[in-house]
Amino acid sequence: MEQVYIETAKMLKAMSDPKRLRIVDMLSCGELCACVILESFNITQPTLSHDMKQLVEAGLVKDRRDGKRIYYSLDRDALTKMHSILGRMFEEKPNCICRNVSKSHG
Amino acid sequence: MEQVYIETAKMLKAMSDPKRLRIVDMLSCGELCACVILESFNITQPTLSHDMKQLVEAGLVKDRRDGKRIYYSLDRDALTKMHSILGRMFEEKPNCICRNVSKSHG
DNA sequence: TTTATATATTGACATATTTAAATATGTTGT
DNA sequence: ACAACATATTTAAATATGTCAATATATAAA
Repeated sequence: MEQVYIETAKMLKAMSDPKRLRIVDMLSCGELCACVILESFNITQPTLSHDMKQLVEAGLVKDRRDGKRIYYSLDRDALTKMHSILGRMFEEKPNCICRNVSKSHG
Repeated sequence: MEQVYIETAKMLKAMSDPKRLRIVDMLSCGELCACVILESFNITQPTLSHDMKQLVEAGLVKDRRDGKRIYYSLDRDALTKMHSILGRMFEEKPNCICRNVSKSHG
């Protein structure tokens, strides 16, 4: 499978949970510490930590420590890039390269 | 959880698999029957059927029967809408409504 | 160095997803 | 009605995900 599908799918998967998507939305106004994000959900601290790790590992969110706290912020470059790749995938095209390619999976 | 996160996450989840994402890309040039899509992957017919069902149920893809064959095509309205919702979620904002809202999950 | 606070990791469990084999359904042609 | 073909559904197994309780780690303050 072409790398672009794998990488994009990984990002989409990280956002494919309503609560993680909401976290991305929250971060769009600027960085937040884990403690503040945690307050806005009825989940335990380990659950949030796990969710944040997924967002970070997918490359959508950056983390930074300041004292005891970890601050999260969006990786806007990555998100912008992903958004435009997605747009090109939906976009009406006269011909798709992928159709002329041999079997992709396996 | 607000409905927009739930619905958008559902669409993202449908596309969060490399092969389903590639199918969306393939369909962006126009409709294709299941048989043609199947030929471009090394998966079994039931697996493709299951994948297509996910795309259809998420509202990203439409299906239509013509004789023995089922033709799939993108639901461009749904995709365009989802794309713009996503864009707004990443977008830099001075203030997030979601931050002023009480606990969301549970 | 002890204590308190913030976050991460581990272990366990329930649920969901992926996938294929077997089978069923719907459609066309004979 | 029967055979052939295209797609869908069912079943089952392997794997992944979501979640919490318990515990560990990192930092700051006393």
